[in-house]
Amino acid sequence: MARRKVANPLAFAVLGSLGERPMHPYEISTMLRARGKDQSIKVNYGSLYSIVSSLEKHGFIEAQETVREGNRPERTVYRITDAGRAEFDDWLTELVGTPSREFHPLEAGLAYLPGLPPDRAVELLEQRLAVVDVEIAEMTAMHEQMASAEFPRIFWVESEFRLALLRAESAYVHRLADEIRTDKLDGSAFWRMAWKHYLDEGISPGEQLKDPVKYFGQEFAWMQAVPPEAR
Amino acid sequence: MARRKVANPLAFAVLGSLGERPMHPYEISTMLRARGKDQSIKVNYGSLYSIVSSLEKHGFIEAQETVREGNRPERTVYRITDAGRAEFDDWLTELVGTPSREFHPLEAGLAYLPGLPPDRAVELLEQRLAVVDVEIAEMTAMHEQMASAEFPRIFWVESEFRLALLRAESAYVHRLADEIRTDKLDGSAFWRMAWKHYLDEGISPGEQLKDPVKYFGQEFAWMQAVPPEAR
DNA sequence: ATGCTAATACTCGATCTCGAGTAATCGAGA
DNA sequence: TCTCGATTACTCGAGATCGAGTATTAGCAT
Repeated sequence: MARRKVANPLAFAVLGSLGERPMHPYEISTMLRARGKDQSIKVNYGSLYSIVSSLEKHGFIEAQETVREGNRPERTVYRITDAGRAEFDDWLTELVGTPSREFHPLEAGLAYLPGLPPDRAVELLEQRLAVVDVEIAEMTAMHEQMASAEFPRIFWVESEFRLALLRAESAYVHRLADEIRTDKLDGSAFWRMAWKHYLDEGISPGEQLKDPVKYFGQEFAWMQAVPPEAR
Repeated sequence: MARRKVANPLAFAVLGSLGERPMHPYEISTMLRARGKDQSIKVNYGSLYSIVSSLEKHGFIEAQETVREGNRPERTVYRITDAGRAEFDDWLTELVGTPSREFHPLEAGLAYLPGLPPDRAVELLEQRLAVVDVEIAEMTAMHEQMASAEFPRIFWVESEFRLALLRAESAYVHRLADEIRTDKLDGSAFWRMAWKHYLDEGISPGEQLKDPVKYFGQEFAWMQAVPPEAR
């Protein structure tokens, strides 16, 4: 079993919502949207009902009553239990106090960056920056608005944090794109050559790595010493 | 159907590995570890075999041969197909060129930060920093080592990127913890008071929000104007 | 009165995921 | 030569996941 009996982050948001007052599932989902929590927690409305019943099965919440309005489907109102409050508290403590290994998709992309021709890589990185930088500008503007409306910062620290990460992403990607473009990134000359040999003469990168001196020149003799597993 | 027929990032790494030469699944997994790709892509060895058969079903890879050594279980060696190369290329293009909405667990935690007493929040943030800052130091040291071994940077940009994100996290969390501790975070006085009322007199936060002037003083009269849904 | 769009409130099942479990072999030391 | 832990190589199924689909109703313009 996973460490948490119900591990989906949406379950955390459900517990947080029911901690305030009893609600039925759909009400939870609209409330999360109204408060913008769906910006910080992935809310998938198809998962909501299975998560609610899983929480109930594990005793974290319980059905309080079933109401029907007109011809609408029945709605079950749930309330949080003591075990549920404890679980929420423990979960919140963990989320804040313990870093967990995250895998950013760009990390995966960068790990295989030499799989793209250098110029194409620069193009794509700039394409990404166009989107990211617009988002940064929008978030910055929104923060200024909230600040001038005197909406206390404590209520939007999660958004500040996200902005900090986006800025770091932007700064790093800007620098990386520049360094590839100007050949200042160590290894990029070699990357450029390998792609040239491949495109002009059809020599696969694997082939070239077997004889670096022949394909890249004397200054790459050291490569023969690097175990292939490290590359 | 999902946009990608096989959506798990591990499938991306499998395609990348088989793009180099044919291999059997277990060999892929050891190779990914040897090259440290498991640091940038989440590799779950229980998923590996289902992902490989899914890739085969969709025509991205195909079985080349089945070999048996001694009494060991049979090993099927797979090779990538043209469709598989195209898929890998398309995927890599997407990972590098298109930002995708990520949900950092700390964002979820921060979204419910007022659910913790302020002093406890500071404690937890500092506990997180202790771990994060050690990791930053270790990564920095490792980068220095790789640089002095003249291992070209192009082969570890993914790690540089991760370090940039970690540094941003650390900087933001440092600042936030300081601001809560010194009451410089707008709203923290109010947060502190609400918890004091709750712990001393058992008045729930919901109750207090209904009459902010009574519980927090005249300067919080504006709160009555803020629709409860925004909080 | 009528038609239309948006919002409400869910259901379903095909696919995915992952950790625990298994079983064989290798290799270092006693 | 024997043991025992580490490594190799893989299997399995319970539970999670998610998007597409459905059916109803409210609100609003015509």
